Amino acid sequence: MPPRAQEDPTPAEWQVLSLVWKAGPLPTRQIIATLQEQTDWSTSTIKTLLRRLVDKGHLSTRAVGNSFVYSAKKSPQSALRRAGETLLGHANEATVAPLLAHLVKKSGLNRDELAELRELIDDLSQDAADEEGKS
Amino acid sequence: MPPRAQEDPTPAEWQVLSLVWKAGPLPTRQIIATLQEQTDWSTSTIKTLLRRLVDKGHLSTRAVGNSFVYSAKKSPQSALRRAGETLLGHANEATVAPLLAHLVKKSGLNRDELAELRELIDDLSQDAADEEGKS
DNA sequence: CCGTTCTGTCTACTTTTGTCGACGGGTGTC
DNA sequence: GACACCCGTCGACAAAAGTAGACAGAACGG
Repeated sequence: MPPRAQEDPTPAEWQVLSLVWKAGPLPTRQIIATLQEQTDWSTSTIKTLLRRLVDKGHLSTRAVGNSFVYSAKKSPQSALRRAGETLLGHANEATVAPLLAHLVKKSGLNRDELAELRELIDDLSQDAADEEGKS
Repeated sequence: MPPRAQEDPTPAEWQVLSLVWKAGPLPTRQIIATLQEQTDWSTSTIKTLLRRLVDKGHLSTRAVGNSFVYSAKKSPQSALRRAGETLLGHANEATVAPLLAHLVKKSGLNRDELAELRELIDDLSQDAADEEGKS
């Protein structure tokens, strides 16, 4: 399976990545401990995933004592955006809107975040109106 | 790689699936023709993808003449939602909002759709206010 | 010092996914 | 009827992803 934009993390890798994003730079020991609470992966498996993430450039390591501390190399945003765009790419005119609605509902944004999002939408509506009025 | 919630389509499969969603029930011949305009997959490859999608329950077939007509078995919505939820799952408090904003921006919704989304957000804001006010 | 423990590296094995070519049965056409 | 075409099914094979055991050296407790 040749082309798999090798920068995209695989499902299992996402899980590791998310943890590092969420909990900041972490030593191997801790990553393993935390992940083993959520999954039933063996120690080896996690180490392999970690190694592959480093290989793919998602994580970077810093030696501390006899072990490594992993930190995200790229911003979570960029990876999430990429993945998000891929998702949008799968939708079409008829399905985009419902999809967005679903995501917003499920996202659990708080009041402030919702307000901000609404502002964004207002701006976009304005643009859309200009666009559509023009043509 | 044992457990891959076998219902989730793989990248290559998504492409086939999207086509069927977009263009409604289609005969093999057409699917192949269309996909070969977008990719450089061989006929065999596409047939295999089609077969696997049927196996996984994403598409259903109906024999028409000496060939098959494929149609989506599940609504595009459900597959998109699943994928969307997976994506949300990768984000966290700090990254969800920016992600959503990005998606809305990229989604290219038109005026009406934006208006509808805005209404949804207003509703949610109301709920959030209740929630937060209560506790 | 010496065995125990922890850590990272290697190697390896199984499923999936990505891609196809080879076949075998219909159909249509001179 | 003989031959060229479509079509679907099989079988295959390489690369990627998932999962994990084995091993070597550093660090640690006694």
